[in-house]
Amino acid sequence: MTDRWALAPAEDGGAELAPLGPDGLPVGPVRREPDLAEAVRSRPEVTRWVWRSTPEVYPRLLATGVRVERCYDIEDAETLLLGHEGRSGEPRSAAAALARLRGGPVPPDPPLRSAEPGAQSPLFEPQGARLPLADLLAVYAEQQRRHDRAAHPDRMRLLTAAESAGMLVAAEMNRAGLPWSADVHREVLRELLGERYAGGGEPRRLAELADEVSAAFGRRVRPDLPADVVKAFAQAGIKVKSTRRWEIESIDHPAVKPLLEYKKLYRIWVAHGWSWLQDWVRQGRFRPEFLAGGTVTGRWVTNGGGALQIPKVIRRAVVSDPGWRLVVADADQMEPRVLAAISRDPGLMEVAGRETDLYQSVSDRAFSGDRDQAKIAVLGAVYGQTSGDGLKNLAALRRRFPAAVAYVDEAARAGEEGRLVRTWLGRTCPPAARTGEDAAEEAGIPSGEEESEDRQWVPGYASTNARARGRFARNFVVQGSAADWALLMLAALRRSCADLAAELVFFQHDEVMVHCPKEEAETVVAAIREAADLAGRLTFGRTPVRFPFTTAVVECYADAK
DNA sequence: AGTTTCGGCGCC
DNA sequence: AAAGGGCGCCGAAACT
Repeated sequence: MTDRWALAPAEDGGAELAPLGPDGLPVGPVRREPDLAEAVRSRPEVTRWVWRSTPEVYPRLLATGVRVERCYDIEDAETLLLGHEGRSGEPRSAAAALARLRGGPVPPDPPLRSAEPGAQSPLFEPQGARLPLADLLAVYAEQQRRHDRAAHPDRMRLLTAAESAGMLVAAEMNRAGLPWSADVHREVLRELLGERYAGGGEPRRLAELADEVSAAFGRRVRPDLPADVVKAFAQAGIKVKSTRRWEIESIDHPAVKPLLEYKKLYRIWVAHGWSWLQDWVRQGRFRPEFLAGGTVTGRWVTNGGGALQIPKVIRRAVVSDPGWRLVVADADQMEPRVLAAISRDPGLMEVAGRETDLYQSVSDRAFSGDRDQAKIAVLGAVYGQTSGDGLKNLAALRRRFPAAVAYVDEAARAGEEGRLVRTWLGRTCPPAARTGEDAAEEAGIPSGEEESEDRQWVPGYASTNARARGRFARNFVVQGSAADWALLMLAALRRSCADLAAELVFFQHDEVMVHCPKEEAETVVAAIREAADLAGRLTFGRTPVRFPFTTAVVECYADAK
């Protein structure tokens, strides 16, 4: 008996299937069955399904109530393998992979679709061309060999498996939806924005604030038009380059207060207002389209609905079903803990081995107890801050945690020089395409960029490209390795929930939400803790680093913080 | 008239 | 005090 099978859906709703051996090669003939979902349902002993595309297959299985334990997504693996091999620009469809294998013309990838509001299932549609199972098997076998040639084959195998698991989670979340009370949402909108006026214009509160802004300037000003606001400030004798919050808020002018309030509420109105509710909430569920591995760093994205940017005030509308609860879990200081694990810095690992506030521990060691300074320094190191207090504090950080800072510094250097940069599991940051300016610099033609540490940051100045790539790479190793860990955490949590009525309903980088009967809540809380520990061991091996979560069992998302 | 980019801001 | 990383979304502005 074998636990791994390959599967390819056919045009007519049927499927081709083949059992695979431990080496990934078929150990039996390809068989043809008339019903895709039934073919899977009737083989509960299969623990991993190998298929071209999870978005192509899995929603159709879920629609008939069939879940699978694990899968291997060939096109997702192709993307990760190409990236790892430094070939991220090449087409990643299975058809393209086959063409490379057989030496034919390589078809370009089809363009990505964007989501339609309120789209009915299936939320995903097939993106690439189908392949006969025999061809898929050839691509799969070659991918197995490519894993063997990776820098760390075992980690690369873990990465493709983890991201395939993530795609299962995403598909299941897309099907479940996030419990959402339209009534509460409307209440919140009314409290914040006031009544709506007929005709779709601004609601009352926004109209009032716009009037206050105009009164303060002594002429009609539309606060939603940056150009208008800049002009109005200029006429009042105040020069501003933009209307960004941080630039406006320090200005002493009566228009500032209503203007900032307007911008805050305007944002709610346009991005999460009544039309959003109309578009995205159906039958008590918000159904965004989660996409695992949608970014180069491995973070997820959502397609439509802005699910990863739900404003805090709107979270009041996320309410569990009667008799159910939301278990909301937030990883504590994930980035510095990940930095400790990937850099193996002894001091930082020691600090990250505690479950207590990491920034406080860092500040006790390097910043004489000033937690804010410690946090700024750590985040500055991770994000590549180039000036200000973060840079000053970086020196203190470097003295106490030299290996950690050296790790991100080396990533930044590699990024600047156009070398490949990888996460712990082997997800790879593509080297940026060289610009003409890069070539000019290499040829010795000065581009105006000084190497001094205290040089001015010039927004939009093209010769900062190399520096920008350095910052990207610096952040990539931390953010991306965190994404590696998060995928394994989700996979483990998903397996625990499989035995319960509990459903994963939301995931946002370092935060996960489970909707479950209230009797299961404590079981889920424990499962999250175990999943975090297991993910830490699987991802980073034996380190003292812990990954604690702050967990809340609530009926309303807004009560979790 | 339709499509792309920009400015600003929400989340992490 | 200064303005670092990743995203998505919206309307307006800037284009074809």
